[in-house]
Amino acid sequence: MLSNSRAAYRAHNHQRCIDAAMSRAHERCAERRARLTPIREAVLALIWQSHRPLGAYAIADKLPPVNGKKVQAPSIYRAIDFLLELGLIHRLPSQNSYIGCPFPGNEHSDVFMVCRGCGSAAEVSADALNQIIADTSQRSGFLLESQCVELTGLCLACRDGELP
Amino acid sequence: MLSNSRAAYRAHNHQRCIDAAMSRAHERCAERRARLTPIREAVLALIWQSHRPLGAYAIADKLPPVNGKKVQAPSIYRAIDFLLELGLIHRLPSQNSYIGCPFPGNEHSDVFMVCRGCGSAAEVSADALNQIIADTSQRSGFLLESQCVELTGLCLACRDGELP
DNA sequence: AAATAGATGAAATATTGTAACAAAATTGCC
DNA sequence: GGCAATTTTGTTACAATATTTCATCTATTT
Ligand SMILES: [Zn+2]
Ligand SMILES: [Zn+2]
Ligand SMILES: [Zn+2]
Ligand SMILES: [Zn+2]
Repeated sequence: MLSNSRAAYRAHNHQRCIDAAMSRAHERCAERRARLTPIREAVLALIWQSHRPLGAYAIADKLPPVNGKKVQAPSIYRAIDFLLELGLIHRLPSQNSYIGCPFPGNEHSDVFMVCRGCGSAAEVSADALNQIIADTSQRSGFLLESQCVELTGLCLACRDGELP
Repeated sequence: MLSNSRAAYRAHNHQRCIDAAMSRAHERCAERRARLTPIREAVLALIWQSHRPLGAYAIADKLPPVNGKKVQAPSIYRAIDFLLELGLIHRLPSQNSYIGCPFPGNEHSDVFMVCRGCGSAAEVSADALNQIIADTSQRSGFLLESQCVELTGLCLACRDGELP
Protein backbone atom coordinates (compact mmCIF):
# COMPACT_ATOMS: atom_id res chain seq x y z
CA MET A 1 0.00 0.00 0.00
CA LEU A 2 1.55 3.25 -1.14
CA SER A 3 0.80 6.03 1.27
CA ASN A 4 2.17 9.39 2.27
CA SER A 5 0.00 9.65 5.37
CA ARG A 6 2.93 9.35 7.76
CA ALA A 7 4.70 12.25 6.13
CA ALA A 8 1.61 14.32 5.55
CA TYR A 9 0.41 14.25 9.13
CA ARG A 10 3.59 14.38 11.14
CA ALA A 11 6.54 16.66 11.62
CA HIS A 12 9.05 15.82 8.93
CA ASN A 13 11.65 17.34 6.69
CA HIS A 14 9.21 18.76 4.23
CA GLN A 15 11.91 20.23 2.06
CA ARG A 16 12.60 16.67 0.97
CA CYS A 17 8.97 16.29 -0.10
CA ILE A 18 9.28 19.45 -2.16
CA ASP A 19 12.60 18.51 -3.72
CA ALA A 20 11.41 15.04 -4.59
CA ALA A 21 8.21 16.38 -6.10
CA MET A 22 9.96 18.98 -8.23
CA SER A 23 12.51 16.52 -9.42
CA ARG A 24 9.84 13.99 -10.35
CA ALA A 25 8.02 16.74 -12.18
CA HIS A 26 11.07 17.55 -14.29
CA GLU A 27 11.55 13.88 -15.10
CA ARG A 28 7.95 13.39 -16.04
CA CYS A 29 7.88 16.43 -18.26
CA ALA A 30 11.02 15.24 -20.02
CA GLU A 31 9.47 11.82 -20.65
CA ARG A 32 6.33 13.34 -22.06
CA ARG A 33 8.10 16.11 -23.95
CA ALA A 34 6.01 18.60 -22.04
CA ARG A 35 7.32 21.95 -20.89
CA LEU A 36 7.52 22.79 -17.23
CA THR A 37 7.40 26.53 -17.77
CA PRO A 38 8.12 29.02 -14.98
CA ILE A 39 4.45 29.55 -14.16
CA ARG A 40 3.73 25.85 -14.11
CA GLU A 41 6.74 25.17 -11.96
CA ALA A 42 5.85 27.98 -9.59
CA VAL A 43 2.28 26.71 -9.24
CA LEU A 44 3.47 23.20 -8.55
CA ALA A 45 5.98 24.43 -5.99
CA LEU A 46 3.27 26.47 -4.28
CA ILE A 47 0.96 23.49 -4.10
CA TRP A 48 3.79 21.54 -2.54
CA GLN A 49 4.48 24.21 0.07
CA SER A 50 2.50 22.07 2.48
CA HIS A 51 0.30 19.00 2.53
CA ARG A 52 -2.79 21.19 2.64
CA PRO A 53 -4.66 21.38 -0.65
CA LEU A 54 -4.82 24.84 -2.20
CA GLY A 55 -7.59 26.47 -4.20
CA ALA A 56 -6.92 28.21 -7.51
CA TYR A 57 -7.43 31.68 -6.09
CA ALA A 58 -5.30 30.92 -3.04
CA ILE A 59 -2.57 30.02 -5.50
CA ALA A 60 -3.17 33.24 -7.41
CA ASP A 61 -2.85 35.25 -4.20
CA LYS A 62 0.38 33.57 -3.16
CA LEU A 63 2.12 33.57 -6.51
CA PRO A 64 4.70 36.34 -6.78
CA PRO A 65 3.55 39.02 -9.22
CA VAL A 66 5.16 39.17 -12.65
CA ASN A 67 6.13 42.67 -13.75
CA GLY A 68 4.20 44.00 -10.78
CA LYS A 69 1.02 42.34 -11.97
CA LYS A 70 -0.80 39.49 -10.29
CA VAL A 71 -1.03 36.34 -12.32
CA GLN A 72 -4.63 36.09 -13.41
CA ALA A 73 -7.09 33.24 -12.93
CA PRO A 74 -6.89 31.82 -16.47
CA SER A 75 -3.14 31.40 -16.20
CA ILE A 76 -3.54 29.61 -12.90
CA TYR A 77 -6.19 27.31 -14.29
CA ARG A 78 -4.08 26.59 -17.35
CA ALA A 79 -1.17 25.61 -15.16
CA ILE A 80 -3.49 23.47 -13.03
CA ASP A 81 -4.88 21.74 -16.11
CA PHE A 82 -1.40 21.02 -17.33
CA LEU A 83 -0.33 19.56 -13.99
CA LEU A 84 -3.51 17.52 -13.70
CA GLU A 85 -2.98 16.14 -17.17
CA LEU A 86 0.49 14.96 -16.29
CA GLY A 87 -0.75 13.48 -13.03
CA LEU A 88 1.49 15.73 -10.98
CA ILE A 89 -1.41 17.05 -8.93
CA HIS A 90 -4.91 15.93 -8.09
CA ARG A 91 -8.13 17.79 -7.61
CA LEU A 92 -10.19 17.37 -4.46
CA PRO A 93 -13.63 18.13 -5.79
CA SER A 94 -15.33 18.40 -2.44
CA GLN A 95 -13.35 21.53 -1.65
CA ASN A 96 -12.35 22.84 -5.08
CA SER A 97 -8.72 22.47 -4.25
CA TYR A 98 -5.57 20.90 -5.56
CA ILE A 99 -2.88 18.77 -3.97
CA GLY A 100 0.44 17.43 -5.13
CA CYS A 101 0.66 13.77 -6.06
CA PRO A 102 3.41 12.02 -4.10
CA PHE A 103 3.79 9.20 -6.60
CA PRO A 104 2.89 10.29 -10.10
CA GLY A 105 3.34 7.76 -12.84
CA ASN A 106 2.68 4.79 -10.61
CA GLU A 107 -0.60 3.06 -11.17
CA HIS A 108 -2.65 4.14 -8.22
CA SER A 109 -6.20 4.78 -7.25
CA ASP A 110 -6.96 8.29 -6.21
CA VAL A 111 -7.79 7.93 -2.55
CA PHE A 112 -7.38 10.80 -0.12
CA MET A 113 -7.69 11.15 3.59
CA VAL A 114 -8.50 14.75 4.38
CA CYS A 115 -8.16 15.94 7.96
CA ARG A 116 -10.78 18.47 8.98
CA GLY A 117 -8.52 19.51 11.86
CA CYS A 118 -5.30 20.58 10.22
CA GLY A 119 -6.56 20.54 6.64
CA SER A 120 -3.84 18.21 5.43
CA ALA A 121 -4.59 15.60 2.83
CA ALA A 122 -2.74 12.33 2.40
CA GLU A 123 -2.92 10.18 -0.67
CA VAL A 124 -3.20 6.45 -0.21
CA SER A 125 -3.09 3.85 -2.88
CA ALA A 126 -4.57 0.70 -1.44
CA ASP A 127 -4.64 -2.30 -3.71
CA ALA A 128 -7.35 -4.00 -1.68
CA LEU A 129 -9.56 -0.95 -1.95
CA ASN A 130 -8.83 -0.71 -5.65
CA GLN A 131 -9.76 -4.31 -6.11
CA ILE A 132 -13.08 -4.01 -4.30
CA ILE A 133 -13.96 -0.93 -6.30
CA ALA A 134 -13.17 -2.79 -9.52
CA ASP A 135 -15.24 -5.78 -8.40
CA THR A 136 -18.16 -3.64 -7.35
CA SER A 137 -18.16 -1.88 -10.68
CA GLN A 138 -17.90 -5.07 -12.64
CA ARG A 139 -20.71 -6.77 -10.77
CA SER A 140 -22.89 -3.82 -11.69
CA GLY A 141 -21.87 -4.00 -15.34
CA PHE A 142 -20.18 -0.64 -14.98
CA LEU A 143 -17.06 0.07 -17.03
CA LEU A 144 -14.90 1.93 -14.56
CA GLU A 145 -12.71 4.64 -16.04
CA SER A 146 -11.73 6.82 -13.14
CA GLN A 147 -12.50 7.30 -9.52
CA CYS A 148 -12.42 9.83 -6.78
CA VAL A 149 -12.40 8.78 -3.15
CA GLU A 150 -12.27 11.37 -0.41
CA LEU A 151 -12.26 10.26 3.19
CA THR A 152 -12.83 13.00 5.71
CA GLY A 153 -12.05 12.81 9.40
CA LEU A 154 -9.25 13.45 11.86
CA CYS A 155 -5.61 12.55 11.44
CA LEU A 156 -3.63 11.01 14.27
CA ALA A 157 -2.11 14.30 15.38
CA CYS A 158 -5.39 16.18 15.39
CA ARG A 159 -7.16 13.32 17.10
CA ASP A 160 -4.75 13.49 20.02
CA GLY A 161 -4.69 17.25 20.25
CA GLU A 162 -8.28 18.20 19.62
CA LEU A 163 -10.85 16.18 21.55
CA PRO A 164 -14.10 16.24 19.62
CA MET B 1 -25.22 -4.90 -1.44
CA LEU B 2 -27.87 -2.23 -1.84
CA SER B 3 -27.86 -0.75 -5.30
CA ASN B 4 -30.15 1.07 -7.64
CA SER B 5 -27.92 0.59 -10.65
CA ARG B 6 -30.37 -1.71 -12.42
CA ALA B 7 -33.09 0.87 -12.23
CA ALA B 8 -30.90 3.86 -12.88
CA TYR B 9 -29.38 2.56 -16.08
CA ARG B 10 -32.22 0.68 -17.72
CA ALA B 11 -35.63 1.39 -19.06
CA HIS B 12 -38.01 1.08 -16.16
CA ASN B 13 -41.17 2.47 -14.73
CA HIS B 14 -39.59 5.57 -13.33
CA GLN B 15 -42.84 6.85 -11.91
CA ARG B 16 -42.46 4.16 -9.30
CA CYS B 17 -39.04 5.55 -8.37
CA ILE B 18 -40.56 8.98 -7.97
CA ASP B 19 -43.54 7.79 -5.98
CA ALA B 20 -41.40 5.71 -3.68
CA ALA B 21 -38.98 8.57 -3.13
CA MET B 22 -41.69 11.08 -2.35
CA SER B 23 -43.43 8.72 -0.01
CA ARG B 24 -40.19 7.95 1.83
CA ALA B 25 -39.56 11.67 2.07
CA HIS B 26 -42.93 12.26 3.74
CA GLU B 27 -42.28 9.42 6.17
CA ARG B 28 -38.85 10.62 7.03
CA CYS B 29 -40.00 14.18 7.60
CA ALA B 30 -42.76 12.93 9.85
CA GLU B 31 -40.27 10.91 11.90
CA ARG B 32 -37.97 13.86 12.28
CA ARG B 33 -40.75 16.39 12.78
CA ALA B 34 -39.38 18.30 9.82
CA ARG B 35 -41.57 20.12 7.36
CA LEU B 36 -41.62 19.11 3.73
CA THR B 37 -42.77 22.50 2.48
CA PRO B 38 -43.93 23.07 -1.11
CA ILE B 39 -40.56 24.37 -2.26
CA ARG B 40 -38.68 21.52 -0.64
CA GLU B 41 -41.06 18.97 -2.07
CA ALA B 42 -40.87 20.55 -5.52
CA VAL B 43 -37.08 20.54 -5.43
CA LEU B 44 -36.99 16.91 -4.36
CA ALA B 45 -39.48 15.95 -7.06
CA LEU B 46 -37.41 17.78 -9.66
CA ILE B 47 -34.25 16.00 -8.58
CA TRP B 48 -36.12 12.73 -8.91
CA GLN B 49 -37.37 13.54 -12.40
CA SER B 50 -34.55 11.36 -13.67
CA HIS B 51 -31.48 9.53 -12.43
CA ARG B 52 -29.29 12.31 -13.70
CA PRO B 53 -27.93 14.59 -11.00
CA LEU B 54 -29.06 18.21 -11.21
CA GLY B 55 -27.19 21.38 -10.32
CA ALA B 56 -28.72 24.07 -8.14
CA TYR B 57 -29.22 26.49 -11.01
CA ALA B 58 -30.65 23.79 -13.25
CA ILE B 59 -33.20 23.22 -10.51
CA ALA B 60 -33.86 26.94 -10.32
CA ASP B 61 -34.46 27.06 -14.07
CA LYS B 62 -36.85 24.12 -14.05
CA LEU B 63 -38.85 25.02 -10.98
CA PRO B 64 -42.19 26.56 -11.89
CA PRO B 65 -42.24 30.27 -11.04
CA VAL B 66 -44.18 31.41 -7.98
CA ASN B 67 -46.34 34.47 -8.60
CA GLY B 68 -44.61 34.89 -11.91
CA LYS B 69 -41.22 35.11 -10.25
CA LYS B 70 -38.41 32.62 -10.52
CA VAL B 71 -37.40 31.00 -7.28
CA GLN B 72 -34.03 32.49 -6.39
CA ALA B 73 -30.76 30.75 -5.62
CA PRO B 74 -30.88 31.09 -1.83
CA SER B 75 -34.25 29.34 -1.68
CA ILE B 76 -32.94 26.51 -3.80
CA TYR B 77 -29.85 26.10 -1.67
CA ARG B 78 -31.92 26.17 1.48
CA ALA B 79 -34.11 23.40 0.15
CA ILE B 80 -31.02 21.46 -0.90
CA ASP B 81 -29.47 21.87 2.56
CA PHE B 82 -32.66 20.65 4.15
CA LEU B 83 -32.84 17.60 1.92
CA LEU B 84 -29.13 16.84 2.42
CA GLU B 85 -29.57 17.09 6.16
CA LEU B 86 -32.36 14.55 6.10
CA GLY B 87 -30.37 12.26 3.85
CA LEU B 88 -32.97 12.48 1.10
CA ILE B 89 -30.44 13.61 -1.48
CA HIS B 90 -26.68 13.50 -1.91
CA ARG B 91 -24.21 15.92 -3.37
CA LEU B 92 -21.81 14.83 -6.10
CA PRO B 93 -18.93 17.22 -5.50
CA SER B 94 -17.13 16.47 -8.72
CA GLN B 95 -19.93 18.05 -10.71
CA ASN B 96 -21.62 20.33 -8.19
CA SER B 97 -24.84 18.46 -8.52
CA TYR B 98 -27.43 16.68 -6.46
CA ILE B 99 -29.09 13.31 -6.76
CA GLY B 100 -31.91 11.60 -4.91
CA CYS B 101 -31.02 8.94 -2.40
CA PRO B 102 -32.82 5.68 -3.18
CA PHE B 103 -32.52 4.33 0.36
CA PRO B 104 -32.42 7.12 2.91
CA GLY B 105 -32.30 6.13 6.53
CA ASN B 106 -30.45 2.91 5.89
CA GLU B 107 -26.88 2.85 6.96
CA HIS B 108 -24.99 3.12 3.73
CA SER B 109 -21.74 4.38 2.37
CA ASP B 110 -22.04 7.05 -0.21
CA VAL B 111 -20.78 5.38 -3.34
CA PHE B 112 -21.87 6.51 -6.77
CA MET B 113 -21.33 5.22 -10.24
CA VAL B 114 -21.66 8.10 -12.67
CA CYS B 115 -22.02 7.34 -16.36
CA ARG B 116 -20.28 9.82 -18.61
CA GLY B 117 -22.44 8.62 -21.47
CA CYS B 118 -25.98 9.19 -20.29
CA GLY B 119 -25.14 11.20 -17.20
CA SER B 120 -27.07 8.92 -14.88
CA ALA B 121 -25.79 8.19 -11.42
CA ALA B 122 -26.49 5.06 -9.42
CA GLU B 123 -25.92 4.71 -5.73
CA VAL B 124 -24.37 1.54 -4.39
CA SER B 125 -23.91 0.57 -0.80
CA ALA B 126 -21.36 -2.20 -0.66
CA ASP B 127 -20.50 -3.54 2.77
CA ALA B 128 -17.22 -4.98 1.56
CA LEU B 129 -16.17 -1.63 0.17
CA ASN B 130 -17.21 0.05 3.38
CA GLN B 131 -15.18 -2.39 5.37
CA ILE B 132 -12.03 -1.88 3.35
CA ILE B 133 -12.36 1.85 3.62
CA ALA B 134 -12.73 1.56 7.39
CA ASP B 135 -9.71 -0.77 7.58
CA THR B 136 -7.57 1.46 5.41
CA SER B 137 -8.41 4.46 7.54
CA GLN B 138 -7.75 2.64 10.76
CA ARG B 139 -4.41 1.29 9.63
CA SER B 140 -3.36 4.85 8.89
CA GLY B 141 -4.53 6.05 12.28
CA PHE B 142 -7.19 8.13 10.57
CA LEU B 143 -10.51 8.66 12.34
CA LEU B 144 -12.99 8.35 9.50
CA GLU B 145 -16.04 10.57 9.78
CA SER B 146 -17.48 10.70 6.30
CA GLN B 147 -16.66 9.64 2.81
CA CYS B 148 -17.37 10.43 -0.76
CA VAL B 149 -16.76 7.89 -3.50
CA GLU B 150 -17.49 8.74 -7.11
CA LEU B 151 -16.80 6.18 -9.81
CA THR B 152 -16.90 7.47 -13.35
CA GLY B 153 -17.22 5.36 -16.47
CA LEU B 154 -19.82 3.85 -18.75
CA CYS B 155 -23.00 2.11 -17.71
CA LEU B 156 -24.11 -1.12 -19.37
CA ALA B 157 -26.48 0.61 -21.75
CA CYS B 158 -23.99 3.24 -22.86
CA ARG B 159 -21.27 0.66 -23.18
CA ASP B 160 -23.33 -1.32 -25.66
CA GLY B 161 -24.56 1.67 -27.57
CA GLU B 162 -21.54 3.89 -27.72
CA LEU B 163 -18.31 2.17 -28.63
CA PRO B 164 -15.43 4.19 -27.25
C1' DA C 1 14.31 33.88 -41.50
C1' DA C 2 9.64 32.33 -41.93
C1' DA C 3 6.14 29.36 -40.50
C1' DT C 4 4.01 26.82 -37.01
C1' DA C 5 2.58 25.40 -32.73
C1' DG C 6 2.47 26.28 -27.86
C1' DA C 7 2.03 29.39 -23.96
C1' DT C 8 0.68 33.61 -21.70
C1' DG C 9 -1.78 38.27 -21.11
C1' DA C 10 -5.91 40.69 -20.68
C1' DA C 11 -10.74 41.69 -20.30
C1' DA C 12 -14.98 40.15 -19.87
C1' DT C 13 -18.27 36.92 -18.45
C1' DA C 14 -20.34 32.63 -16.71
C1' DT C 15 -21.33 29.54 -12.93
C1' DT C 16 -21.79 28.24 -8.24
C1' DG C 17 -22.60 29.53 -3.62
C1' DT C 18 -23.40 32.81 0.64
C1' DA C 19 -24.58 36.85 3.74
C1' DA C 20 -27.79 39.86 5.58
C1' DC C 21 -32.06 41.44 6.61
C1' DA C 22 -37.02 42.03 5.74
C1' DA C 23 -41.45 39.83 5.13
C1' DA C 24 -44.50 36.07 5.57
C1' DA C 25 -46.10 31.76 7.33
C1' DT C 26 -46.44 28.31 10.92
C1' DT C 27 -46.55 26.70 15.65
C1' DG C 28 -47.50 26.68 20.49
C1' DC C 29 -49.68 28.83 24.17
C1' DC C 30 -53.11 31.54 26.56
C1' DG D 1 -59.34 33.42 18.27
C1' DG D 2 -55.27 36.44 19.57
C1' DC D 3 -50.38 36.76 20.42
C1' DA D 4 -45.43 35.78 20.85
C1' DA D 5 -41.83 32.80 19.29
C1' DT D 6 -39.96 30.27 15.70
C1' DT D 7 -39.33 28.81 11.15
C1' DT D 8 -39.47 29.54 6.40
C1' DT D 9 -39.22 32.36 2.37
C1' DG D 10 -38.21 36.76 -0.48
C1' DT D 11 -34.94 40.01 -1.94
C1' DT D 12 -30.77 42.12 -2.81
C1' DA D 13 -26.30 42.14 -2.99
C1' DC D 14 -22.10 39.93 -3.17
C1' DA D 15 -18.21 36.32 -2.91
C1' DA D 16 -15.81 32.45 -4.85
C1' DT D 17 -14.84 29.46 -8.58
C1' DA D 18 -14.15 28.75 -13.46
C1' DT D 19 -14.32 29.68 -18.51
C1' DT D 20 -14.41 32.21 -23.08
C1' DT D 21 -12.24 34.97 -26.36
C1' DC D 22 -8.86 37.15 -28.72
C1' DA D 23 -4.42 39.31 -28.86
C1' DT D 24 0.48 38.79 -28.02
C1' DC D 25 4.52 36.64 -27.08
C1' DT D 26 7.83 32.53 -27.10
C1' DA D 27 9.75 28.33 -28.56
C1' DT D 28 10.36 24.90 -32.10
C1' DT D 29 10.63 23.39 -36.69
C1' DT D 30 11.59 23.89 -41.47
ZN1 LIG E 1 6.06 16.87 3.41
ZN1 LIG F 1 -4.97 16.84 11.12
ZN1 LIG G 1 -36.14 5.47 -11.93
ZN1 LIG H 1 -25.03 5.60 -19.33
